[in-house]
Amino acid sequence: MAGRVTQAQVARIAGVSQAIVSLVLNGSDSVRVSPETRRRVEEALRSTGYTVDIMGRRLRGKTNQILGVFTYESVFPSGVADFYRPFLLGIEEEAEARGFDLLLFTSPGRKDGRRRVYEGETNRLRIADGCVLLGRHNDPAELARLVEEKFPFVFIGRRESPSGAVSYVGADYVASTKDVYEWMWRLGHRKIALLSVPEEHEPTVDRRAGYQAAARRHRKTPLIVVEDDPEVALRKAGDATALLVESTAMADGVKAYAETRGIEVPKDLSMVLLGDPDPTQRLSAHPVPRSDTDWSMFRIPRRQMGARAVRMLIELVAGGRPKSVLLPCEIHEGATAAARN
Amino acid sequence: MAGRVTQAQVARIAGVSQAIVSLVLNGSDSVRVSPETRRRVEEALRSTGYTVDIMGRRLRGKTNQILGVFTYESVFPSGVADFYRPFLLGIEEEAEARGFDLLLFTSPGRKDGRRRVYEGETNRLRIADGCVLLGRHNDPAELARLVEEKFPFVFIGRRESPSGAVSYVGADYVASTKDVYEWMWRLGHRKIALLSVPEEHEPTVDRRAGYQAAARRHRKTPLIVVEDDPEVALRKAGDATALLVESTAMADGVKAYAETRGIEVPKDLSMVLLGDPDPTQRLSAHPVPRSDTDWSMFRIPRRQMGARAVRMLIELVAGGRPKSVLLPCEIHEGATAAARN
DNA sequence: CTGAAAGCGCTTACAG
DNA sequence: CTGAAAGCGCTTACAG
Repeated sequence: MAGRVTQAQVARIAGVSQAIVSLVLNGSDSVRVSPETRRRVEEALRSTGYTVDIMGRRLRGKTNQILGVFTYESVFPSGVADFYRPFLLGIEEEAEARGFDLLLFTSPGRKDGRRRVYEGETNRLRIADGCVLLGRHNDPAELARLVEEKFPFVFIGRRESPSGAVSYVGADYVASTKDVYEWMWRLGHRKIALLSVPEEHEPTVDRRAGYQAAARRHRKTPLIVVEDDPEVALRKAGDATALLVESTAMADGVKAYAETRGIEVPKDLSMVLLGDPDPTQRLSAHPVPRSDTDWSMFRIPRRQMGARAVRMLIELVAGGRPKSVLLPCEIHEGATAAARN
Repeated sequence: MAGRVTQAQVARIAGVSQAIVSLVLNGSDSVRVSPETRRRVEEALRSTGYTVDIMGRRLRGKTNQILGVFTYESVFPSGVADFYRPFLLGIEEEAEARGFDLLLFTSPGRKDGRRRVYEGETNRLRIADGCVLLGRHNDPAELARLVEEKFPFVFIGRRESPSGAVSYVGADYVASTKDVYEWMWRLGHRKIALLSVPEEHEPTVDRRAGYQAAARRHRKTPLIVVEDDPEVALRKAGDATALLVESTAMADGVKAYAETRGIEVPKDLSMVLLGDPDPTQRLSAHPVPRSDTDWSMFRIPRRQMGARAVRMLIELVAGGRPKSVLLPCEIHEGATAAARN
């Protein structure tokens, strides 16, 4: 028998009602259907090569074991960026471990070519049991609607909404920056400056907060330098012996300039990057040349974030309540931090 | 109104039947429903924030604009390999352009942890309109069943089945190898040898066929060397001035050995790789160290193959007949081929 | 214990 | 022109 086979067809062959076929297929205790009937149905099942239609099952109320992945940008970018990869790796691993399939929402919204959750009246995500959302773009209106619909979703990256609780998995920039400060302190540094960037995004805000908290704890006056020019930045950092730096470009610039002045890293000056190179920069029109330096830094645990998001989503689908989580970053010792000499 | 809103609920609010709501939503010519009724329905639609349930729509017979992607191995591998990437890139681009979402089948089969299409009686792919399959693993039984079911699918990589026509997109190793031979010929080479590998996979068979055809065309006796040891291989190649090589490892070995003997590449000896480094090797337990040589070679057009597979799949879903396609490879001039001196 | 009926949300052929 | 009925494939509460 070719093409689609339905329970009804199987039933006709076996000489039973369609419902019996379903019972044989899903019967919890195998006590419901008489052995003889069961035998005939199983025979017909085999001979027809019946396969269940998930759409029908899902419509009836059962879950599909499908998790959506929605990204505002393309998932397999060709550029250097490719910063989704580690997230997706974690998502896929966890989904596979938990027995879920992944639905990638790739079809574009009509508007400006930018992807969107809602197309007209349709919530595209609905076909999945729940959805992981990622990407830097943030549409508050869509977010609010998602919350209102009570559709299960988890964001990767901190996301807040006035319309209600949003589940997300973020990286703990505050704690990680504190950790780096403490690390420098243990290495004997007593003048530790923060080279920040002129932005007010959450990661930047959080790094500053972490830095300030750590400085306060050691009763030191925070020294936050927001400066584009490496030369000026280094001058403003004064006699600091350790620099916590937010941007790879700035770190490269400062290090290069310092070395022209006979200041060696890490012998005379320790430098630590606060996170991987910023995806914002990587995706920008001016790609930052890859630095060969083995920077001391902390790493955003992207893979774990992906896995965690999937776990949270599964809980949500099962009826759990939204919650948010910040994951610690792992410190990479690297070659640009050393004990104060 | 929170949670799921159905057409029935909207209808009740608007004081019409559920079918009218559907008509307002999908009405082809806007002539079917009276303006006043339409207005009331649209009002109710807005106030409730109704979103269509794709499952219901699909069940009713419409397509769901979902294409499956099934791989026998993990899709986002962490290892060096990652040879799915270019395929996926093409698949995603084309799917997005055509307005399809992608369903990644990640949940594992029960058996040995290896993924499989059929789990018991269920064809898991069925939830998608059709499916792109990729991966080196090949299960003839599953393939036969897929064909028999008339489920629309397209393989990436040549795949034949006795059970019927299989759609696939492959790389044209025969033509590409011929092209390389002709290229060497134009450069003045008259003794062109093929360094093959001791395998009988389709790509190897095809490369040999292409090589032989080209040699025949120029009335040259083919010289095919199948040899593991670079030293022996080079000796067997005799006074050939151009070598077409199947494996990167062998190419590296031969080049290194040749240079110890004072034979320079490409001055004294031209070498061309027949394809990118073999994924088989990359995925093996003994990863081949990445060669720094800018090899002259032809490249498997993985991205295009992915895109083409999606296009073919969409045709298949729309009722087209299975067909197979071989895509030409692009020649990369590289630095290991030169005119005969 | 066994099996027929109701209904999930939707679209469209069909009757008024 | 307009709108109510049938039915897509499935599961499970419910009646016999």
